[in-house]
Amino acid sequence: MKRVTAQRTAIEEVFNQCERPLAVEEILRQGRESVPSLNIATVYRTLKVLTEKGWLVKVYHPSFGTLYERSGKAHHHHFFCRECNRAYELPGCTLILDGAAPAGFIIEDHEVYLSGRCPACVGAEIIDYNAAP
Amino acid sequence: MKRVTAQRTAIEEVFNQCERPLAVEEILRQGRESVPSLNIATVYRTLKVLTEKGWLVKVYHPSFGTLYERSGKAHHHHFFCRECNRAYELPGCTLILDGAAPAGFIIEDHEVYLSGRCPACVGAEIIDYNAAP
DNA sequence: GTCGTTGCAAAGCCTTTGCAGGGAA
DNA sequence: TTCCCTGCAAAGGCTTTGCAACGAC
Repeated sequence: MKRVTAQRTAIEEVFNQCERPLAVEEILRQGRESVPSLNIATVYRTLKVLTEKGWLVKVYHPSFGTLYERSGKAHHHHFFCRECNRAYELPGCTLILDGAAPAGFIIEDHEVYLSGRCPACVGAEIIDYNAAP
Repeated sequence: MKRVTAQRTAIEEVFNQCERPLAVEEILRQGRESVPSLNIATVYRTLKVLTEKGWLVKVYHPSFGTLYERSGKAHHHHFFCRECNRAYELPGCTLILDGAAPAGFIIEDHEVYLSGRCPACVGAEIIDYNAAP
């Protein structure tokens, strides 16, 4: 990554405009709004470079695969909505590392994934009570 | 799953003889010790059926993909060793759900993944100090 | 004899890679 | 002009699927 190109600028811009972790498909779709010719291979290549550079970090969604988000944020975990499949960033961490693993295990890192329903989907559900079937 | 076949018995036996979450490749390899003709497609089909039946549950390893383990165990999480790449089952749960997500989010499930080094690898490391390069 | 199950091969995702043309510096 | 970057297509891993033969009951 030594040259500034429209493609790379577009991909970085996608992340600057969206806080939540994004799937490759979303990055491609949104990036094409700036650069219609944007190719999936370029997206993968750029994501790889940005991840190696430390500008992005990977987030593994249990069933939707690999997502990417900006790095440099405070320690946090993620919430996956079962209804809209969106990933949210959760502030803070309520995991107690002390005693999380038996003696002898050296804990170097951890990840917490919560799943359920997000505020938007819980709200939509109530409105839908009188919606057409 | 209505008929008892040597293949299915072999796959179930693999899980009965191993506590830790297993990768598809491991299941195939160990299953072939009983049924040499065992095919990868049969393994995938059987794992799917056993998972739908609730006899197995999937565990997602951040970088090694999907693993499978027996269900019906007490609530627990997993530890992945960075050195031997093995997955371990951790007893208990030290995550505090209260306050784990902001108001409005409904938490229905959660997963915790710890990573680092397992006792076996930490021990091996010490012994290796005098090993040949 | 039925019809669920298996092995094999082909196909489907997702991701990576080889290559020649194109564009930033 | 240089040579890094891009698009395209092919290929690689993992998983699923179509199909004919097989075998549990």
